[in-house]
Amino acid sequence: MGAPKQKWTAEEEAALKAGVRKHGTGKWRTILSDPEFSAILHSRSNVDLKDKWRNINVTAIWGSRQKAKLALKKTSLTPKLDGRTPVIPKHDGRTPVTPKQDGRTQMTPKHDDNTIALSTAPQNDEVVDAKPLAISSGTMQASGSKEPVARLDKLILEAISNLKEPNGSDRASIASYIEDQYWAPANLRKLLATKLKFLSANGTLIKAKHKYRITPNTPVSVPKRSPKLLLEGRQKGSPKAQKKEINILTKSLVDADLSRMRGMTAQEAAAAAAQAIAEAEVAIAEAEEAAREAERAEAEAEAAQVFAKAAIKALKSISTSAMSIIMLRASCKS
DNA sequence: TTAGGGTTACAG
DNA sequence: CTGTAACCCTAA
Repeated sequence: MGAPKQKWTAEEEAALKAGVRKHGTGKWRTILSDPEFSAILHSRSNVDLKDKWRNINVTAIWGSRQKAKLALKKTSLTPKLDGRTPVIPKHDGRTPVTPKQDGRTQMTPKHDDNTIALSTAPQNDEVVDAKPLAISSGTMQASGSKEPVARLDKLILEAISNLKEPNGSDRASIASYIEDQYWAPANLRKLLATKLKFLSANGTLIKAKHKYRITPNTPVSVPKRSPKLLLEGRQKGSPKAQKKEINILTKSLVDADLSRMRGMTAQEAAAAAAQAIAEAEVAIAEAEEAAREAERAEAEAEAAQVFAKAAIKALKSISTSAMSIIMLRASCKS
């Protein structure tokens, strides 16, 4: 009874995330052997790492949208069908996923048949229906300037990096920086919150209290960017320009998530999709609004309109298929 | 050694 | 009492 419960500290958690990011999931012993992490994780075993990683992922996934769905599922299970097995709405057998982005040659060869299981899902969605995205790639010139759209991730890293606050920067500071340096969407705050959450879960950022720091091991390729051409290089006065920029941003989100899902196993895709829900939710709202605007203006905004609708469709596909995967796995358990 | 199910301690 | 996080056990 010498050890009641040794709760994980932010440093340990960050080290674990960083370790996973470096070595990949399931290399607990390797991570533990890494001198960089062994310093912080000396009191943790490989099993501890595994368990903690599982907890992190579970909470991360169930944190965004799952709660509502869980409630829904509970309700829908209540009905008069008693012939069923007493299904306990507990955690599903979610597998910790690797957010690895480095071109790892030995991608897990276990080709999951979850893809098949997915097609048997109540919904008729599949991960494969991501093709409408091809449209978006071509429609991109609608904005006139084919700027390599900056990811919000980069902006966040840049903000934190340039703010140079020893204790890290909080959301307000980051938002202020971005708003100051670039023209930001009206709902930057929402996007920012989502991104910060994601980056924290990713291990890219360390969240201590209300401040965010860049994980020491993360190679910051940030400050090499030029001035204000990122989110948009146009005047903010024109509503048309705004609309276009929103489209660009949306596209970047879609592209990023899809390209991420493409090379993934079904399990990884499921987790990524779960994460995508949060972003998609925001992006859908934006795209829908953009579409409405475009319809109202209906002048030369045809291209933008078309793209916005395509983006909506694609995003909805993502979130719906993500839902399918999650709900399927959640209900098919036991 | 790891993945995953199960159990216990703690917080709400 | 319920949900969550740390911990434990075991098959592969």
